[in-house]
Amino acid sequence: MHPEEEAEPGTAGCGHADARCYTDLSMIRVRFAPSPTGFLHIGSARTFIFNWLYARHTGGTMVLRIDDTDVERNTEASLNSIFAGLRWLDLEWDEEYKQSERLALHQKMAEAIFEKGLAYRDFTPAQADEGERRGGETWLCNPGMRELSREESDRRAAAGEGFALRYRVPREPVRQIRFADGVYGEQVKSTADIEDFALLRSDGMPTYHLASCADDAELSISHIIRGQDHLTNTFKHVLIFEAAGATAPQFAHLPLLVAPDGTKLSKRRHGPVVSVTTYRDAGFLPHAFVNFLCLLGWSPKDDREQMTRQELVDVFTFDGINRSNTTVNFTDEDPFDPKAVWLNGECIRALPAEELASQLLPFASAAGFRADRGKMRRITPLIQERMKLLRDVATVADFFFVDELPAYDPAELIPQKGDTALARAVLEKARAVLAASAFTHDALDADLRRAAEELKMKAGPMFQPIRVAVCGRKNAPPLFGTLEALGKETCLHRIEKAIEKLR
RNA sequence: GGCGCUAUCGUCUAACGGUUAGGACGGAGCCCUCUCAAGGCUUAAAUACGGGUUCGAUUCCCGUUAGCGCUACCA
Repeated sequence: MHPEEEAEPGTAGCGHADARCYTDLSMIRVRFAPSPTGFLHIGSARTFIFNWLYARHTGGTMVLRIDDTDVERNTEASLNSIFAGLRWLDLEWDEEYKQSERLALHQKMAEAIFEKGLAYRDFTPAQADEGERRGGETWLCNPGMRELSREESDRRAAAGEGFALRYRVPREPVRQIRFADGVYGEQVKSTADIEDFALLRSDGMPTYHLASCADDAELSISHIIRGQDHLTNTFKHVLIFEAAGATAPQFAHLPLLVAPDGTKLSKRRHGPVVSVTTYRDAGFLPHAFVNFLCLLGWSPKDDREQMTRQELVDVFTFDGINRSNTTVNFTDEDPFDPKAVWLNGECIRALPAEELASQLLPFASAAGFRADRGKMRRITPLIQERMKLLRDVATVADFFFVDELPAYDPAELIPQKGDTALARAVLEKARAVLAASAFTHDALDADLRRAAEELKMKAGPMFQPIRVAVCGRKNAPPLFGTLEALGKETCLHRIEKAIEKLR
């Protein structure tokens, strides 16, 4: 996972001082920093993908950092789910870190900021500040704490009183904090509107803001690409970088993914459709999924929609990213965005049959079919263009695997403008013809068409009873290939059964 | 409440002052055809509203409205 030890870039320099190093493409370092508090969310997956694309586009480095400073909410299951999801996407990262292993660094930065007088101890009990904040004006800080003298503060700390460490947001005089966002452009906010946020919790653990900035600085992250929900947090981060004497990275915020009801996608409200593993388990191909996510909030600006991984890497830039939220289009009946499904169908059709067959195997056994490689290989060409998700194998190929066809309406056997007698005549003729056929696709084609002529019938009405007899339904893959794949014995048996049904 | 961001067909988007407002998915229709698919062709469908600026606004500015985000000792 970390192939390039020597990648330790620019030694001391890059994260600090020298802005020019950011224009050196080889120095570009981006990170994806999920917190293991839930399943891998499709919005997170998209953020990961955009980071990855930018890294690969620029020849930079992709860092994966697990932001696990929230001890209360972290779970092992979540961590596993995130890794499973990321591995499934099949987009490799270059370096990997765990924030919980870097606590000393965070403490050190907090300490340094405190020593500079840019942060202060807040002894207000954690729970006490619920009610007051709601009311009228913007809450900026807890009363009294910001003004505490260093002596008083040290005394209370030494006495063992608990405290959180807060950033002392400069407000005398008020300052305008600004940064240039790669997507949203110039951003400005007055410190009069930024509250004194926490750096350290009373248990000594760093908050997200601190840990994230400390690590971004230390890992020489050059570009932070993340969800737009962090856009306003970024002012705080700029402040932290400033206090720590580090140059802030470049920022690029991504428009949020929202549900059809307009709210941010969430597991609680919208269920499993927000989880990457749901797509995997339904039989999306990783690349189709990646391709789909790329089209949400980003465009190559030409009319291309289906793109290979390499094309995506080549064409990806920040100015293709738009600024408004994008809706993932799903419903209760249909949990997947139609465009994602369509793209997946396209990818399935583009797959070599051999490859598709092996992808299909696990889905076939999940459906309860006893499928071996050889059989699947024979069936695949017949169903390939009839499926959109890999799991469709269960509904589209069932009759290839069952011993006995499930019950079907005998009326289905009767062709349009025909009757029972005609259906029976067709099936009896088919029985005779098939019994004598060489049973290859081409032989079956010739034999059955000749049979139709002999019955003075057109192919359509002739083939329908046979198809239904053999597949148990009217809609199925092309007849000759299907018969061939099924084999003579099974076909004759099923036709026999169908004739019985017509008695 | 405060602060911020956003606003083009149902959905994803293109058009960085001048287009019959383009493409894709989905829908409808036709063709192909042994059914279903796939494929091909055709079609319906959008600039939130009100003011400016300009010879000319989807595009720039202001306001309204709506949506979203942040406002935690969550991330």
